[in-house]
Amino acid sequence: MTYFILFLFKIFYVEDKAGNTPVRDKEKSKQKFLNAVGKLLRTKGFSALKVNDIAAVAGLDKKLIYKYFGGRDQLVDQYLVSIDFWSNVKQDDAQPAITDGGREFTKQMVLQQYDYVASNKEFQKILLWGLSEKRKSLQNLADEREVVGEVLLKNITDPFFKDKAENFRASMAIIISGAYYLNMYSGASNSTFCGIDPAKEQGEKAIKKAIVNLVDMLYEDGKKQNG
Amino acid sequence: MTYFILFLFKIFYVEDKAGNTPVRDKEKSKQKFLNAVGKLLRTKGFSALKVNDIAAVAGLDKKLIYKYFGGRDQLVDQYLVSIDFWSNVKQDDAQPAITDGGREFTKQMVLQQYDYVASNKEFQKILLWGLSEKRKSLQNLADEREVVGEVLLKNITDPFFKDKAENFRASMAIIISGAYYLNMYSGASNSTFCGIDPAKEQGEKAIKKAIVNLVDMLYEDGKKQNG
DNA sequence: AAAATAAGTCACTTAATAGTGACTTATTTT
DNA sequence: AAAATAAGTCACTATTAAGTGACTTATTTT
Repeated sequence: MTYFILFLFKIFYVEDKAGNTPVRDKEKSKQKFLNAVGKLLRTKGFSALKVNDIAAVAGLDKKLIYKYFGGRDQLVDQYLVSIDFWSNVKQDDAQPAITDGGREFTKQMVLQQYDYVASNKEFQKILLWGLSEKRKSLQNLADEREVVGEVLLKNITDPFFKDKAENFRASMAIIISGAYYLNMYSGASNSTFCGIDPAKEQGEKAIKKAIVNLVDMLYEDGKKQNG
Repeated sequence: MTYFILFLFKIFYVEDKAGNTPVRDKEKSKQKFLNAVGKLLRTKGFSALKVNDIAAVAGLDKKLIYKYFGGRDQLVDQYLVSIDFWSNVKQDDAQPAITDGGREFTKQMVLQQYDYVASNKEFQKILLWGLSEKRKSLQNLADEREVVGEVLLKNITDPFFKDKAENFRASMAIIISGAYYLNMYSGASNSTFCGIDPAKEQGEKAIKKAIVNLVDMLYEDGKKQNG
């Protein structure tokens, strides 16, 4: 019996060598831990990021978390800096010149944001995490989002809305954060919100239509400034 | 020495009896536990609601939590059913007849909501809790909020907005949930949102102005339906 | 005022999670 | 292929929190 088992083991070993894939690879293991954090976050939320569970999902010993990252917190931080949420943002380099004060661009951007949040459980959980815990790396992510938005606001919409610029910004803050909230809400609750169910096709459609409509109204209102 | 201590004890005891305030009172103790839950929730959030800590804040032994409520979860549930968030809503019985499709009433209501959330840490934490955890009693609170809102929507704004009623509801969902999010955000993050800082006087003012403006625009838009 | 009951405490057990020292095994270097 | 190094495992300790049995003390009932 013992011999039989030993024999099998030998075969696996040889196959591994043949495939030139080392079984032990620090970098790959580190990545496994980072992936495990992402998976747990998506499925169970940030409060489920326990050392034991992360190690179990990664399929490795938790000792390695301390060896490679220094501890759970540093692993989690590294995970947070590793994600790039703006990879999805269409970098349409051949953008048409903006002549409408960013009206179409803004609408597109907000709708894109909405779809992104709606389809990305990980992002929802990170937003929630950011509301729940003060952590440097979460703050950094929030700041990053601000920087990206600021480009659009400062260069395109502020000049268009002139002395109504602050009002436009505040309105966009409400609309975007509303989109955030409703998406988190749809995952967490079975209730409607003002009778709208963001988890259902119809609710989502209504919300997206309302977003476009609100932005349009803001621009109509802003036109009066520009004549 | 021993006699001296005994003597003091006697005095305290007599005073207690004189004041007719029994030291041991089940109902008062239960209330102490419920208050402790509220206090911990406000200051540390729902994840801090540990049996040991609740007992420590209440100044009583944790055993009583099991004796009186059955356990932490039942205590927490009882706490959640005990709170009445709509106590603050002005029950203006002498309301003027609504002739504007609820325009002024809606604006007032949303602003009032905003102030309430802004000033009520407990409510913020419960909203966050509702986004984080599926718990029957939290769902009930969400449902309760829906019921209250439905009265206004169904009886006043739906008839006014007619076939744009769903759009109005979705818009209100965005505006109110945006107000929720921005208030939670201001407590959790040091970042601005679209350059607006909801934690600062100026930011709050801008948000409230934007809310009023958005509602006004929606009603202007709705007027076209009514002629 | 003695007995019964109920409130409240304390010290303990159990369970879960974090963290680590000593070891084994794979890979690389010589 | 032997030695050195680095990856990975395991069994253990420490810590924290939940939960409970046996007790003490206050209050009520008789």
